[in-house]
Amino acid sequence: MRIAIATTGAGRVVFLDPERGERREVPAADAAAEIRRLEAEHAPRWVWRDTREWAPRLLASGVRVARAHDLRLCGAILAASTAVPAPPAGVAHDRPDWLPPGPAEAGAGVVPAPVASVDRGPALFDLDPIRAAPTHESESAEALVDEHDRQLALVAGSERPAALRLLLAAESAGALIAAELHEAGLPWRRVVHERVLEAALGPRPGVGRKPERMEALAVRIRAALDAPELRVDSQSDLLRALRAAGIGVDSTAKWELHEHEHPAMEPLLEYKRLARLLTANGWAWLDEWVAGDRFRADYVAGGTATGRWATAGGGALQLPKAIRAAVAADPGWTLVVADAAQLEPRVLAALARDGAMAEAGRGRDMYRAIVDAGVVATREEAKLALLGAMYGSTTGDSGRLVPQLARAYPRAMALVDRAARDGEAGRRVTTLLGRSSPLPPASWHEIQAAASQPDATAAVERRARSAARDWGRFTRNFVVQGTAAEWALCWLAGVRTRLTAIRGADTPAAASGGVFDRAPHLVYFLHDELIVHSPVEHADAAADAVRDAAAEAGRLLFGDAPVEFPLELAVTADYSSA
DNA sequence: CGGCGCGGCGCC
DNA sequence: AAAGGGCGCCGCGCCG
Repeated sequence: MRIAIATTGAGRVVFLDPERGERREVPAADAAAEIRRLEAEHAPRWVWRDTREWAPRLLASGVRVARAHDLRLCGAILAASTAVPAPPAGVAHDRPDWLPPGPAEAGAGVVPAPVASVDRGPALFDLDPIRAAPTHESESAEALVDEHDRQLALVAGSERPAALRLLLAAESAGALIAAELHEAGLPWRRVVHERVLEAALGPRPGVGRKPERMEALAVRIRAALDAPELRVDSQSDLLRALRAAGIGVDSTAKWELHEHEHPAMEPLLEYKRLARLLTANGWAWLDEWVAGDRFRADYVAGGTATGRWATAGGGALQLPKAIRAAVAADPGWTLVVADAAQLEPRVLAALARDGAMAEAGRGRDMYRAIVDAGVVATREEAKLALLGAMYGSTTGDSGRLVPQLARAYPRAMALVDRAARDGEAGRRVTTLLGRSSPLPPASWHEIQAAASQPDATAAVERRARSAARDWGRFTRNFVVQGTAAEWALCWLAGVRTRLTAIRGADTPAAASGGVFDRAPHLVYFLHDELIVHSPVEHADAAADAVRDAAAEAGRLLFGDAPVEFPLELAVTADYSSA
């Protein structure tokens, strides 16, 4: 059963059940209650234009829904997918104008993202002034149903309907989960974070001042470089000062600084480490992003070309290991921290149906198994070789090891090589479930065209080959990273579904309150890793849910293919000890 | 003054 | 020795 919902210009919300021919309008202020009622009664798939317009306010009103179809995200997938080569007769291939572009479709803006409704507004469905004057079709529940039908027809007429159906369901579930992660927040102990900062940087400085540890290091750096006026934060000043001191560096990158013996190096590297901590996750970050012992990130589901998520502030996907001790469970609660070990190489083995590589992926440590199979000499080499194969390394240690890997695992290598060749030729490549890569930009095609002219200079040809290879490395990685993202989305969605079944009436309330106050729930997702915040007495059940969902994700994507996706899983009070 | 590209670096 | 995918964010420095 499906129900489409849309807001009208008159501050009302329309509910349309096209199969039963039921159409209902309620005042916006009553919408959450109506959705709660229909959810309890029918558990429909909610069809809406954009999950970001609905889920945050529903959650704030204490309402969760199980399933949705996000027309914006699904429309973006279908628009690009090579599995949808030609729509069936009578079905339009193009999305309607009113449907906003997907988050990863840079520059495709037809309709700007609905900024006003993305804002975490008041808990109830107040009449939103920005949306009070809607454009015709975009606010019509009938138009949503038509668009949903169009998308379903594209799926049904595609080369891989089952795969696309799974992908669209997973993508839509991801959008719901992104909103729920924000609502729940990641448990964050401000005092722990402050302890980390003070241990590294010294006491919090006044506004406009540097932490004293950094000031002291800057004094030492200036002395060592004999540059009393040096502003250490200025990359260009620093590079000049280093060269004036006779240090032959071409950049101020730390890997390059590591190459040189000089009294300035130790304080300089330490300064850079502290500067990074201060600017990325210092006191200002705490003030901006942590409130009520919760870090509320803005996740962008489907935010990257490969289907991985992005974030739009707070840097939730780059939490440095140094501050993860601040991620700690509430009293009476615990964290279930799980990550899929070596996900991408396992996905590659399954995707390519490479029996030998799948065999190496049977155990917990795939890299070790590759060494044991005699392919390379050390675990570190196995890792470098695999990364090199997936990323397209041609030089250095990694590139040197790739041929050995190719001999042992020809099918896996052939899959990524094929993806690279497709990209170099300007073709799309496609993941297991049907997400396709974008086409290269017009400038890329122009370079290729220029190089194919009879009078093309060697420089132009070189530039074109380089651009082609760059795009080939992107598409080479796309199939693996994108399919791994699909596995992770299925895992995440499976965890969510299972967790909603776990709850206990006498569970202590978490500090967050609201819809998650007594049940284990997801609080973090990072590509191949997730965290569940769980009442202690439900931790075992939550851990089982996480494991079961991983096994199910493997079956959903790869059926009975002989590949395993083992988890590293810890039930722990804080993230740093996972 | 704000916008933007870039170097640098954190995460996967 | 410093390569090779996907991101976001910061400060700097340049530009209009």
